Amino acid sequence: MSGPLIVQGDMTLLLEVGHPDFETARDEINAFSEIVKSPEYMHTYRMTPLSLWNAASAGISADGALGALEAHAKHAVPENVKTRVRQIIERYGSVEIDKDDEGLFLTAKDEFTMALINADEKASSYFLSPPEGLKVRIDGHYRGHLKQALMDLQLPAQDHAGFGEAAPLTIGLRESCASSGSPFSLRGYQQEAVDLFYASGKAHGGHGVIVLPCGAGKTIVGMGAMEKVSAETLVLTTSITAVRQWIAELLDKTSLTEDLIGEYSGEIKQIRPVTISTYQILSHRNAQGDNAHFSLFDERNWGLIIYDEVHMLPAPVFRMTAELQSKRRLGLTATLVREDDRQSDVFALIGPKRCEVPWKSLEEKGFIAKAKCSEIRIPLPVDMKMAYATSDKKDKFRIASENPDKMHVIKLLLEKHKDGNILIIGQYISQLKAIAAELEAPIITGSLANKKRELLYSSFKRGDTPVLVVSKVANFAIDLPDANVAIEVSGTFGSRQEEAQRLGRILRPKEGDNEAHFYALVTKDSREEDFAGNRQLFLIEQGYPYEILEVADISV
DNA sequence: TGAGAGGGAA
DNA sequence: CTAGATCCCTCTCA
Repeated sequence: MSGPLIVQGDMTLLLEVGHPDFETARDEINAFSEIVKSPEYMHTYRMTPLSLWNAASAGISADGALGALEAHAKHAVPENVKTRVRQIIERYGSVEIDKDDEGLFLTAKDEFTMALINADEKASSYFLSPPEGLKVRIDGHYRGHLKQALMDLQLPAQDHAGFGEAAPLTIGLRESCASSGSPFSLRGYQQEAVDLFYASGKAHGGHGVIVLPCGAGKTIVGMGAMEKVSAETLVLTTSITAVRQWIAELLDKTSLTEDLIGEYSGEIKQIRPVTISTYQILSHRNAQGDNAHFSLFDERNWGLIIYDEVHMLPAPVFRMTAELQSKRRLGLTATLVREDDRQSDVFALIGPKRCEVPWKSLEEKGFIAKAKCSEIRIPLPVDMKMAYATSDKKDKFRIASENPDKMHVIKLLLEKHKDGNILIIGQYISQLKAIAAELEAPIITGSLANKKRELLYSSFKRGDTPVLVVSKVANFAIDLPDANVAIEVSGTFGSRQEEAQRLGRILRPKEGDNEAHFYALVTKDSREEDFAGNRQLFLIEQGYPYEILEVADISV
C-alpha cells in the first residue's frame, strides 16, 4: 500500500504525479476514468457511468477495474466505490436487444430491470406487447429511440440485433498507392481498430467509435472498414475540404474508381455507390424549415455510414441516426467529447468506443513526433493591471489573451528556434494582425481565399516562409502543412479538442531528432490560466506533461 | 456556365 | 461566457 493513487468515496481518483508508478497507474486508470483537473503535483480523475461503460464494452470487467485501483492505491479502496463500480459495469449488458424470425425483442437480465423499463413511459412506449417474463417484443423502427430511453434509465443496451441487407459493393485495398506507387498496407493498430469495429469480440460489432490521434490515419481505418463491409457506403464529414480529401484518399488507396465515388455538398450533388457528404448540408433547413437533404439517407441502401469527427455531429443528424440502427455505423474521432452530455447519445446511437489508440504509443513507434509542451506565464504590463482589475469577466479574458507583452516572448522563441518551421496560432484577428505586422510574416484567416491560402501553405512547406500566423482556421483546415514549432498566443475558453488539434499540427514525424515544440503563452495571474489549464487536460491525460515556465526561463 | 459576394444558420 | 470559421443558398455579373 504505497501506490500513487488515492481512491475517494465520490468516485474521484487522486494521482500523485511525482510517484515512480505514476505512468503505469495513469495508463491503467485512463481506460475507465477521465481526467478532471491537473495541477502540478496531483491529478484528479473521475469514474463516470459512461467511462465505465466504454471500458466494459472494451472487455474490462469490474474485477479488472477494481484490480487496477487496488494495485496502485495508497489506502484501501472504499467499500462504497467497489460496490458502485460493480453496479455500473454490470449494468452494461443487463439489457440486450436481439432479433429472431418474428422481429426485434429486448431481454432484461432480471425481473427488477424489466419492471424498471416497463414502468418508464418513454421506454415502454416502444413495446409491441406487455413483457412476458424477461422478454418483450419491440418496434424495430424505434430501436434507436429505445436505446436512448434506456440510456436515460442508466441502462445501456447491448445491441445484438444486427443489420439489414445492404447493396453490396466490392471494395478492395490497393497494395500500392495510385499516386506515388509506394507500398500500402494497414498498420498494426489500424488493422486492429478495423477488426474491433467489425467483430468486437462477440461477433456483434459493426457499430461503434474508434478514437485515433491526429495523423494516425482515420481515413485509412475507414477504408479498412469499408473493405470488410463491402457495401455501398455513406461518409459524413465536417467540411468540403475533408470531402475532397476522402475522395482523393479513396482513389489513391482503394480499388474504387471515380465513377463509383460521389460528392454531395453545397457545390456538387452526386449520389453514387460511395458518397461523401457534409454534416452541414444534412442539417440545412429550407425556407419551410425542413431538412431538405435528409433523403440522402434513403437514396441508396447504404451498408455502412461513417461519421468522420463524430464529436462534431449536429443534433439533426443525431435524430436521423436514431432511425438508422439497421445500418452499420462507424464513428471516427481524435478526441471523444467531454465538454457536454452528447457523448451518451454517441454511445446509444453510434455505439460504444471500440478502440482508443494512445498518442504516446504512436510516439514510441515513431509514427508521430515527440512533443515538448510548455506553458509560458507572462505578467500583464503594469499600466494595464488597473484596467484588468476593473473589467468584467469576459473582458478580463480578452485583455489577458491580448497581453501585448506576449510579443516579446514570441520574438525570444523565434530566436530560439531560428531554423524552425513555426506556426503562430491565435484566436483574435486583431491580435494576430498586430503580430504578423510586427514580424512581417504572412497571416491566414477565414477571409483569405482558398487559393491564396494554398500559395502560402506551399511556400511554408518549401521553407521559403519560416513563420506563418494562423487564426482558428488552423482548427479545421486539414491541409495546413506541418511545422515543428507551434506558439499558441490565445485560445478559446477551454476546449480540449482545440488543444489536441493544435498539437496535432506539429506531430508529423520529423527528420533528425524527431522532436516538436509546443508553447502556450498565458498571462500570469489571470483568468486565462484557468482556461488554459482546462485546454491542457486532454494532453495531460495522453501523457504530455506541460512544463510551466516564466519569461526568464527561456534560454536562447 | 462559373466565379464571387452577401446573408443566414448553428 | 466570446469571436471566429464554415457552409449552404441566392443573387449578380461577366
